[in-house]
Amino acid sequence: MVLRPLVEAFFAFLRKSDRHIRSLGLTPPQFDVIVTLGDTDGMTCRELSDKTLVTKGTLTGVMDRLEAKGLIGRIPSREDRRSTIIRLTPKGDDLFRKVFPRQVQYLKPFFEEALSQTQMKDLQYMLLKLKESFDKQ
Amino acid sequence: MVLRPLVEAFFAFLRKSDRHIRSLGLTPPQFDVIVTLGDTDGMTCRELSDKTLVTKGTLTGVMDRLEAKGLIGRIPSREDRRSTIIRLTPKGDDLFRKVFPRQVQYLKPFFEEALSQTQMKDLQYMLLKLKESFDKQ
DNA sequence: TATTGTTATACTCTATAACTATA
DNA sequence: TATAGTTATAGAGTATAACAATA
Repeated sequence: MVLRPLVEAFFAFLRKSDRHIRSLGLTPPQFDVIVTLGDTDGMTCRELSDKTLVTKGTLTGVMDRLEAKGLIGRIPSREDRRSTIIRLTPKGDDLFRKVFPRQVQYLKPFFEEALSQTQMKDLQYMLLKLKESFDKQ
Repeated sequence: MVLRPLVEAFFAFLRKSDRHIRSLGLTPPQFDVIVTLGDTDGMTCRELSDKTLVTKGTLTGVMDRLEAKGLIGRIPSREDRRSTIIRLTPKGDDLFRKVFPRQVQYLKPFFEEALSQTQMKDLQYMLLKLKESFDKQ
């Protein structure tokens, strides 16, 4: 089994993706946070840190900057007074709805040039499996 | 066409990969430079910057740190006195031969858990196509 | 004039560890 | 004691733009 081309493909993707995210006015960790919060009712810093793999110390800074931009809000938890719930503001939600599709749109041509419709479907299925495997631990 | 799971799989990969690279004592851009220089006779800063998508100003700093670690060397070009050829030192080459396989080994179980041998082959083919598409421009 | 690589600046991310306030 | 989130620190990456040397 030769994984190298696989790893290289991921890296090639990553570079493209990274550049584009920055051109949208977000850093990669900021994009990560926005996308993770998108379509949820919010979550604690702990959960957000786990899902994004941004360590909690770093997360505070990232959130400070997103809050300063008016994209997220910090809401004290009622159940546990140590906890804070992080949510997208309406402005943050707008951005999420704009920025994620735009990222996808940007990457679309590369996929379309490389693969047929059927291959795309297969690829999607396999990557979904892969994502589950990565997320599991 | 739903690209979202695709993009998410790449991000999940990225997070895993990133963490592991750091645990090997390299930052992601440093790893990127080492891997790009691996199995070559060296290249100019310009080429290296193009291939890694690390901008030239940043590259100077990254190379300073790699040079301080004794992993790369800067050799003045004979053809163009403005240019510098960047090469892995023997120590850098050793690291390359250790670190890349280790990264691949680390990621292997995630792939094996998710996919069959046949699927892996298909995935490899498709990602190769995809990489070519990304690299093309 | 254009290009190569460096330098300068200001901002962001990073790991790590100490800290506070709750539990 | 343990956990949630913040703060502090030092090092690294980032974009951008100005710069010297060479073409």
